[in-house]
Amino acid sequence: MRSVAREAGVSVATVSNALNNPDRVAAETLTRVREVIDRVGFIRNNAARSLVTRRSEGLGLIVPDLENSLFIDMARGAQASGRDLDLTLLIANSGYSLDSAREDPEHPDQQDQFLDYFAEARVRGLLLSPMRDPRAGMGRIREHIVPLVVLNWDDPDPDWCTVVMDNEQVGRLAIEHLASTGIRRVYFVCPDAELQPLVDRRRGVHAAAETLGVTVIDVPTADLWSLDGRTAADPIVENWRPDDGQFAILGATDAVALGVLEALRSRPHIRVPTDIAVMGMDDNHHADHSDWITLTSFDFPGFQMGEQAIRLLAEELAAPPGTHMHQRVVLPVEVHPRASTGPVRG
Amino acid sequence: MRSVAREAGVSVATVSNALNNPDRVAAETLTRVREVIDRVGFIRNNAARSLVTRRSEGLGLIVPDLENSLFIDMARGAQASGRDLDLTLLIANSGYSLDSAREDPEHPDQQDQFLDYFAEARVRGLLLSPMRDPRAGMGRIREHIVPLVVLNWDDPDPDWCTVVMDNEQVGRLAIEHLASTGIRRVYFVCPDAELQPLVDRRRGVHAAAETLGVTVIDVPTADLWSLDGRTAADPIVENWRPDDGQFAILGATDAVALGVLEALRSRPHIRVPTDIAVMGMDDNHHADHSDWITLTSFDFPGFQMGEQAIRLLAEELAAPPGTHMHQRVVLPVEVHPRASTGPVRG
DNA sequence: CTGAAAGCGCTTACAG
DNA sequence: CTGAAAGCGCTTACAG
Repeated sequence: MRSVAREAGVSVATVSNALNNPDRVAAETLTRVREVIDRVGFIRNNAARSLVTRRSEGLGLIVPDLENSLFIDMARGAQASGRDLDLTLLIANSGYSLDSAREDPEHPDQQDQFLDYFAEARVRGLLLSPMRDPRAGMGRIREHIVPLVVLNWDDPDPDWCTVVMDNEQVGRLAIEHLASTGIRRVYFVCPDAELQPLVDRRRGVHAAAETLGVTVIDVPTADLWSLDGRTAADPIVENWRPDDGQFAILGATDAVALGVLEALRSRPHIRVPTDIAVMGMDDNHHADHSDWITLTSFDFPGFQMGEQAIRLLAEELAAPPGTHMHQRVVLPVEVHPRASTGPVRG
Repeated sequence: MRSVAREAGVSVATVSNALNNPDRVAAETLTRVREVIDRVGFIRNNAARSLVTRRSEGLGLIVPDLENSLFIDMARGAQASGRDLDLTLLIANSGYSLDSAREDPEHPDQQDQFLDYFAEARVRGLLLSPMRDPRAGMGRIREHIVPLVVLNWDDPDPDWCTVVMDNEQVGRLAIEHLASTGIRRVYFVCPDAELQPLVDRRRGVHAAAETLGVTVIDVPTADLWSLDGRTAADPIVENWRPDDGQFAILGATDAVALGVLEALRSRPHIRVPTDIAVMGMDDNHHADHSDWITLTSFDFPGFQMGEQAIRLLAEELAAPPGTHMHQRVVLPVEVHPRASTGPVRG
C-alpha cells in the first residue's frame, strides 16, 4: 500500500480512502490511485485491515459431516440467502462420527478446533450445526462469536438462536406411513447412541407405535452406516418364511436402511416391499445410490434451515446492542415415499 | 493479551512466548500465564498474529457446486489427508451454473470474489476447482496464493499443479458399456455448452461410437439439470413403437439422465432397460434420488482427487524455494452399472 | 480534499 | 529466563 501511495504520489491515507471511502477522494486522484492499484496488482492485507477495524468479512459455518446432504443443504440455503449480507461464507467440516467418538470421547470431531479458529479470526458471525453438546468448547469463545446461530441442536436454555427440525415428528411420521400401508410389525434398526436426533426419533417411533397399535422391535446397532444395517438385518431375514406376514425394517438413517436393502437383495425369494418393506429416516442424497430399489425416506428442510439461520443472524447483526431476543425456529419434515415401501411407477 | 500479562505479572512478550515457544519460558511462569489465560478466557487475535508472521493457518478450497457430490468428495479427501498439515481447511462454494453464466457472462459465479478473499486473507495455500478458465480472476492474486493446486480443470500451460480425471474416458466408457449390452443406437443428451468436462465427454462419446459402430444422435439441451433431460427425452419417446429395437438415452450428467427416467416413468408401456436403456455420466449422489429405477452412471475419483491435491500442495509447501516442479495427476474413472441399463439383483 | 500521526494486538530479535 | 522496543500494514480521527 505504501508503494501504491508512492507511485501515485499520494499518502497511504488517501489510498486507504480510495479503497474504503471513494467519495471522500477527488475524482482525478481516485482514478490515478485505482490505475496504480491495478497496474502493480495490489492486494490489501486483510489481517492489517481487520486488526484496526476489529472485524472481518468472514461468516463461519461448521457442519458435522459432508457426507450427509442435510448439511450440504444447510450450507446451500445459508449461501443463497446470505448473498446480500456482503460477507464471505466459510464452510468447515468438523467430521463427527460415532466411530471417532468411541475412539476418543474427548475429541470426537474437530468442532472445538474450528470454533477456536473462527473465534481467533473474529468472524462476523457463526452458524454451528453440532452433533454433541456444543457448550463444552464454547465457553471461552462465546463473547468473540456474536451472533451465533445453532442448527439442528436443541439446548434446553440457549443463549443463542436455534433452528431445528422436529426429529420426534420424523419418528412419528415413519410409523404412520408404514401403518398406512397396512404394516403392523416394525423392526427398528437404530444405533444405541445418545445422539440427540436419534433419541428424538426413537421417542417418536415408540409414541406413534403405541397410538396406532404397531409392534416395534428394537434392533440396536453399533453405528449408523450401511454395514450396520446389513449386520442388523441378516438375522431378521435369515429365517424368513412365506407365512410370516408383511412387516417392515425401519433404519434410523438412510445409510442403515440401504444396508438392510443389501441384505434383502441377496435373498431373491423375499419380495420388497410385498414381504418386507424398508424405510430410512433421513434425507441423505449422499448415501450411496441404492444399486437396486429406491428407498422410501424423508424430505428434510435443510435448505430452509440454512435460510432461516441466516435470517436470524442478520437480525441479530442489525439489532441495536442489547435489544436482540433469541429465537427458536422449528421446521417441518415430510415422508418421501419410494419403491421400498410401495409401488411408485406412474 | 496485555491484560493477561498484567494479571500474571509478566510482559506481553512473555505471554506470547508462553503461547508460541513454551520451552523458552520458566516452568512456573508458564503455569501462571496459562492459568490466567484460562481464567480470563483469552483468545488470541489472529489478525494481529498473521500481520506480523505474514502467514495464516488457513487453507482454502473453492468448489463450484455443493449439489454435486464429486466436489463434496474432493473436500472430504482434502480434509482427510490434510489433517496432519496443521492447517484449517476452509471450504467456499463459488456456485457456478450455466444459468448464471447466461444471465451474467462476466460473473457466472463467485469464484473471483473467493479468490480475492483468500488472497487478502493470505491463506497458506489454495485448492481451486473451477468450471471456467480461472486465469481471468487470478492475475493479481497469483503471487499471494502459493501454493495453488487446480482440480478438475486442464490448463494447456499451467504454472500450478493439476489434478484431473479423464473426461474423455468417461465418454468412451459410457459408449463401451452400452455397446456391451448390445445397444447400437444412442441418443446423447448433452448441454450445448463449452464447459471443459462436457467437451471432453462429447469427444470420447463420438470417438468410441466410431470405433464400435454405434450410432450417436446428439440432442442438445439448454442446461444440465433433470428438467432439461425430461424436455429432451419427451420427443424421443413420444412416438416409440414396440418394433423400434432397443436403444439408449445417455445423459451428459446424472441429473439429465434422471430427467430422462422421469419421462419414461410416465409411459408404462415402455420397459426400462429392455426397450430403452438410460445412463448418466457422473457420480452425483446428490442428484435427487430416483424415485423409480436406479441409474447406471460412474464412480468418479473425487476423494482421491482431494487427497492428491493435498499431497501436491504439501510437497510444494515443503520444497526449498525455487525447487518445486509442477505436476499433473490424472485419475481413472469407472462405470457403475445399475438397473437402468441391465438387471442387477443378486 | 489530503496527509501526518496514532494505534489496532500481536511477534521477534535483542539486550540484559 | 524475561522485558523494552520496533514494527507488521492497514484505518481513522483530526488538523490543515
